Amino acid sequence: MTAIATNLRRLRDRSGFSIGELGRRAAVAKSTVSNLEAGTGNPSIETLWTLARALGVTFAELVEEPRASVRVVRIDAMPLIPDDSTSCGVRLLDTIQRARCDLYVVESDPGPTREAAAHTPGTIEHLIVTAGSLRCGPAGEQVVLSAGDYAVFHGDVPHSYETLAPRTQIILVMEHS
Amino acid sequence: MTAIATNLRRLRDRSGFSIGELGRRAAVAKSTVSNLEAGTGNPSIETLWTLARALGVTFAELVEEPRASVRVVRIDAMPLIPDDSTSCGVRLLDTIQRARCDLYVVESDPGPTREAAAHTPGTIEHLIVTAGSLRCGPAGEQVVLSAGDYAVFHGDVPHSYETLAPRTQIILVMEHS
DNA sequence: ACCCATCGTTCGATATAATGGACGGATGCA
DNA sequence: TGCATCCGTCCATTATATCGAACGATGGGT
Repeated sequence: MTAIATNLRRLRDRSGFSIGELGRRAAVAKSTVSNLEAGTGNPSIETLWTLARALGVTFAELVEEPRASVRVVRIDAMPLIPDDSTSCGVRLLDTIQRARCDLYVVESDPGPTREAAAHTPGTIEHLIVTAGSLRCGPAGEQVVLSAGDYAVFHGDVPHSYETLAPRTQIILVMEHS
Repeated sequence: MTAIATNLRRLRDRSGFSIGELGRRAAVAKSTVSNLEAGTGNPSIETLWTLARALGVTFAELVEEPRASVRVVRIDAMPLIPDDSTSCGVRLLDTIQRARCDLYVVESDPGPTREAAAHTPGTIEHLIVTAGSLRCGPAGEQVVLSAGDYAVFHGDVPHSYETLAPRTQIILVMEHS
């Protein structure tokens, strides 16, 4: 809550608006803005939304803790994903425990499409193709990637990989919920 | 607003909680939860905050528009941030908000050693060399990496990078505290 | 069949966020 | 010096989000 107060003050200062002017542009009573900046109150999201729009920033930018500040990463105890079949040459580089990320490098050659079942809910897959070419993505939404391209999609639905070029190499960041 | 309704429903389904149980854990009336999932209402951030905590997710995860199921960033669409002094360019692929990780791809050619000052405490750098060769690491502990090698070290102390081969490419996962 | 628990929804009562105006203090201009 | 305009804060009123209870529906367990 104090984070919102800080952000609001900072963003308003940046925009050069006064409390009254911001309230006018956002169609919000300036007393409301005043209270918010004072850290008192419990605004509705609609109020915050209109303020964010008037400030020309996204909602997240208004409510999120500024990235630069030190913040504790919550470590929820969650089960680890069982390793996928390594039929196409998957190497586990490392596990970023705190971030619940696994780093893989995948090396494969053209072959049958690999259908992957849905992983545990909340899984997100980040793929960086460093060599070759690949068609991948959730069922019905596959995209073709070439060397250098990057893609991210939810891994908690059925998805597939199809290697299109020999000696294709992929860096896979598996993000677990 | 409907985004919040959708997110809430999805996250609650994922957690396996019923509306009543979620309300109980979050100390929120279940009628409130019911209304929110119906898309009616204009919740206060406190309500959303406690719901997010009860669901074990961040506030942003609850309120943000769900990203497209598959998102692609083409290599030529990513701005290359050049560093003329060391003939190396960096592209930001993506940011994993929840895990406080940034994904970069670094392309460089042999040149002067790049000395990096200590980053914010707790920063850890993961490097995957996908092409070329590189000497890197904290001061006094540099290692030489070739294509396919992986290294991880603390970024909150002075460290350096020295490209040893032309067209060296590195995937960099910058993990913040 | 019954009973009991839990589900999700609906509705009146209540707490409270948002409003609009009043207020004192700055600042600028004639 | 007086007047006007803006600033930010502080209330009373109003709008509404939240609560708690009651409701019908559903799925076991005896």
